[in-house]
Amino acid sequence: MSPQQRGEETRSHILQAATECFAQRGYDGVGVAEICRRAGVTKGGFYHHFSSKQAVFLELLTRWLAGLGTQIAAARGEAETVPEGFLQMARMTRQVFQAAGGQLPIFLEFLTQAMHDPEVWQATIAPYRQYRAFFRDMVEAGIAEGTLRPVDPEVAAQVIVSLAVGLVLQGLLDPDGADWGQVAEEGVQMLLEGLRRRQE
Amino acid sequence: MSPQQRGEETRSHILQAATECFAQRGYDGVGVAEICRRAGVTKGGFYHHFSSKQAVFLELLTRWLAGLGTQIAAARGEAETVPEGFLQMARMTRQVFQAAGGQLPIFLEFLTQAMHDPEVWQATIAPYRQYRAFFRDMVEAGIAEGTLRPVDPEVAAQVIVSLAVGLVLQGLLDPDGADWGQVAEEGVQMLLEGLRRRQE
DNA sequence: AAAATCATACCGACCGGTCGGTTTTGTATG
DNA sequence: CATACAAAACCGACCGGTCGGTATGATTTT
Repeated sequence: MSPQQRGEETRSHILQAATECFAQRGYDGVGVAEICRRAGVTKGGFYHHFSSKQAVFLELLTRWLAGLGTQIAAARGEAETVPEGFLQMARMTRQVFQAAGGQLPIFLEFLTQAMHDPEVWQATIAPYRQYRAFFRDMVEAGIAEGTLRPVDPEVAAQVIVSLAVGLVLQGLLDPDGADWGQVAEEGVQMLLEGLRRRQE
Repeated sequence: MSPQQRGEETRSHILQAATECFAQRGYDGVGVAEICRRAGVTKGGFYHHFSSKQAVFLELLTRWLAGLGTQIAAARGEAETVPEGFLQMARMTRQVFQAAGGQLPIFLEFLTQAMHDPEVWQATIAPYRQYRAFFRDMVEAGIAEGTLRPVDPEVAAQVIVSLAVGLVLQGLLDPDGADWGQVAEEGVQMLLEGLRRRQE
């Protein structure tokens, strides 16, 4: 194996280990030493690939946000109409919950760190506003295509994001409190009921 | 001034200082020393009133949750019908945002710590489930009184909580991104549009 | 009423330990 | 010879928590 390949591999090992550690114990709850232990690397190796603990976190964040963006875009692309697109995203939520494999709590870490670290905030807020704009455009498109009532697209987008964020957070806090995948689907349907244009 | 009174006062000074510190820098971001400095107390005084840093946090949490509970109940009591009750709560949200006076970020700390500390989780989950049950009963009452369509009350309650949580979190992350008080009101109206019984 | 006693509130130096990060030395590999 | 690490010592900052001591008002005793 070439040294470049080997390097990339240990690098991803470190990222994976960091994901698990941050998800389970939180950013401040784990030390670099533990991440190294879990990744099967020593401190020397860690600081060979990353300049700091924060740098690892930042890369995790940007990757996560990028993945989320592609998922959203994919769900939109698969759907014919705008309401169908939202339903598709709701269905996707269930997969996200499962695919995360218990690492989803890192989402909360992202938010918390964004509140305390300007650099993390910058990296978070830009994609966030992008997503919100994406949803606003979707609502506008829905109004244009006649499947949605003429509501305020900006507010509708914020409500949709709220629903998503709120559901994920409740799912994290109280995982056994409900079948959150199902709640996501039914909840979106419920919200769409208010947004959808009445058939006359 | 009696020593008991003075004691209670410094105690509340510590709680107030801790609120500000935790909101600005996060639980792990501040040391007891800084809380003491802000409260005008030394470490000795601090540990005279509280057994640990976590104990302060826990008291802050329980007080916050209790206050939230009374606010919710009050909003419900002021309204004639269920939909009006929800709108009343949405209006209340604006006050909550302002009254918090920039200390609202502690809400995120509550969530984060709840994920990492079993004791904090216990203190959080019980009121949370209580609120959810309260909303479920409200939806049921709305269906019974004929103002809401016969939807699944459990799901509706979860959607409402999601909306609330999501709005608060967006308001924290991107305070200047919108007039969140207004978004709360219009968002609730939007959601109610889907829940309300159609007038025939 | 004066003295003695006590409980409470509070001070602030101090401790053991951990943390993120650095440095150094060495080795295996392409 | 450069890269990609291992291993381990090390550093300074800082953190939660402790502890012996003091100041003061309330209570009891004389």
